[in-house]
Amino acid sequence: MLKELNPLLHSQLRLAVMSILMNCEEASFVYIKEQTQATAGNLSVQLDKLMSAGYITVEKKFQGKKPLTTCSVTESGKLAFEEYVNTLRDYLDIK
Amino acid sequence: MLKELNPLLHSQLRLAVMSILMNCEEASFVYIKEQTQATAGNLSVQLDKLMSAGYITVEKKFQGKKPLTTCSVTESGKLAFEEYVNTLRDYLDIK
DNA sequence: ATTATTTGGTTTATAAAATAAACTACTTTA
DNA sequence: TAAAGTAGTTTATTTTATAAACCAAATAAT
Repeated sequence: MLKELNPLLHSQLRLAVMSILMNCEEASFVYIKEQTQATAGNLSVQLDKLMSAGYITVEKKFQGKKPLTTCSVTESGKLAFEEYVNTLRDYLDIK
Repeated sequence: MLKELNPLLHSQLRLAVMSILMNCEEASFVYIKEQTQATAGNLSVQLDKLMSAGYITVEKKFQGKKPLTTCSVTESGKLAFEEYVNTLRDYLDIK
């Protein structure tokens, strides 16, 4: 019997964001937007969801005069991502 | 840059169906329903989508007096699944 | 015998999610 | 000083997933 795939992570854009954040200490809004090819609006919404779930932290500062939004994954986010990956294996592994 | 995840496969239930069909020659509606814990309605809809995409074939017969719907994955479905798996690897692999 | 109930589904309506479009605020360039 | 660019957010729309309602036939119960 297949387990449920965490619906918060089973979304292309949110998964891409988490994937990026799992591989670096932090990443800016602009960088994530470039890497994922997402629109700013979509990214903004999905970052909010990840933040509300406690999977990432989002810090809003200013770099000189430009706003700078920086994201990083939390411990809980790391655990959730790893569990998601493990669950997915059961879906993907071909006997 | 992350590639797009085939949206037809990036759905929990459709992925579960494909996963099952990748590991057997064919499976019945009832069996898939049991394995996935899906409702009949939801399963019916998702099977239709996979069929319309040409990823599975759906055969409706009668077993004695009971209807028997049997599904199996097509070559094109296998290819799509494998490509989806490969794309996912880029999202999941942690450096 | 006829009235539930179960089986094996489909169709349709609703809820949830993803996405895009429109907007804000501020900055830089022409 | 007007136009265009940057870095986003909010809101509206579209798409998707899911559930509820339904159908037809068979079996079981009264």
